[in-house]
Amino acid sequence: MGKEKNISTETIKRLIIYLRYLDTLNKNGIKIISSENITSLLNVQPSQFRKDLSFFGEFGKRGVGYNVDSLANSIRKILGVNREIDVVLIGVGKLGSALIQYTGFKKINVNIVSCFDKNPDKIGTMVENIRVEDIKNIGKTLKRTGIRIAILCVPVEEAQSVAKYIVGFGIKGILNFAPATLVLPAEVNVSNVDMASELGNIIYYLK
Amino acid sequence: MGKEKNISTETIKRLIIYLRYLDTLNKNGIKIISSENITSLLNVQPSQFRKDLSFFGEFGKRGVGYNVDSLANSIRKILGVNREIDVVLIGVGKLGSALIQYTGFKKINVNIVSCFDKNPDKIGTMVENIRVEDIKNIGKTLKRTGIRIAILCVPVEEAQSVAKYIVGFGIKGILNFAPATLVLPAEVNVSNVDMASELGNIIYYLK
DNA sequence: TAGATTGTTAATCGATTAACAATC
DNA sequence: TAGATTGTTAATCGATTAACAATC
Repeated sequence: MGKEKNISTETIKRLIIYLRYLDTLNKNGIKIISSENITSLLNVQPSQFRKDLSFFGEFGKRGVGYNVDSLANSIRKILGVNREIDVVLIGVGKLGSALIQYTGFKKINVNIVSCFDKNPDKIGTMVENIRVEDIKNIGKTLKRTGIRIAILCVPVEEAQSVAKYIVGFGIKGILNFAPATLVLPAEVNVSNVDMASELGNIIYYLK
Repeated sequence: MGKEKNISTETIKRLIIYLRYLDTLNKNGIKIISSENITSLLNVQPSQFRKDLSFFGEFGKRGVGYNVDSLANSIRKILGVNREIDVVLIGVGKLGSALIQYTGFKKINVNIVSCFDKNPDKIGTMVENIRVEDIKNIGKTLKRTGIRIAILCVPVEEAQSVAKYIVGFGIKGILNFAPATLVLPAEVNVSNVDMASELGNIIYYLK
């Protein structure tokens, strides 16, 4: 896996949604599920579900359905979250601190193992179980650990410069919480979590 | 405005991105901008920009471009953020507390004016300038204020039941931070901020 | 007027959905 | 075998992009 071409981000996002639901089903002792049943509460068409999976192989049994446990494991492998993944976090403000303890990342096997800030008052303090380090030392950490993913929670004015800085040290994927469009080399993967934009959507459609 | 049909959420999200950039241009004293220049740093095609605006009217001058200040105001009106909008927040954990002080909401004229929790230890405490209230009293607040938008930051196990509960008191739009697909009446607008899913995307495409 | 840039139409592209043969 | 449900193809739908006439 990992060689598939032209898979849309929509498909990948849905895979994560399927995975979460499969994990819930698993906990509830459900062994087999059909595309119709798994999608009925997820705002997804059964054919969409089958199509999404079809990009990666065959996972069901005709006339029967899908084995909940083994499909979950297959999706984990497809996404690359079947093993633990270490990431760093930059910008230990209130939002950054909240994310360090956010359990949703751990549920997909992602661990925030280091965090960085430029504020001397914060450097050296502890957040959850990790020590806030000086952003100036991030290069060393990235080199030593090989980490290539960063969660960026710095103020919007600094987002572009910090992003450029960490990409210089080998970061290849950024989860960006700053409401800014980062300008970076094409090979760097950026996902924007734009909370105000989502709220703006709600406001617009409410009228 | 507000009567346009079939405007995609993609268009609305881009409008917010345009608006932010226009505000920055405005601060920098730039008066006029072309579709080519405004989109050059935003990963958007100039024709996409013009198309997005065309759903709502004509805002530019041929051969010249767009007046930065007046286009910003037009977009604010289109989105409905030209006036202050009050919302409530439910679930005052670390993430909820961080969102109460998040400046990105204020920048689009959205104010979190009340917050609620079910934990007796939290009820009565202050977060930024607002008092944590008992979720049982949310009906009164919503009735008194007419607020119809809620930011939902409760644990994933409770998201569905709390969402249903507040919809019963007139909530029509929910910004949902819980990694769960809420099942609600069709007229309720839900936007999901799914941080783990965005991170999952980065992990997938990194391979 | 000549040059520039909009607003809009038409073409393209890609994603979703429906339909059904394959097969458990 | 008959019934059920997958995997996949083809049809539909919608969003993006290119092109250009309109016009400042």
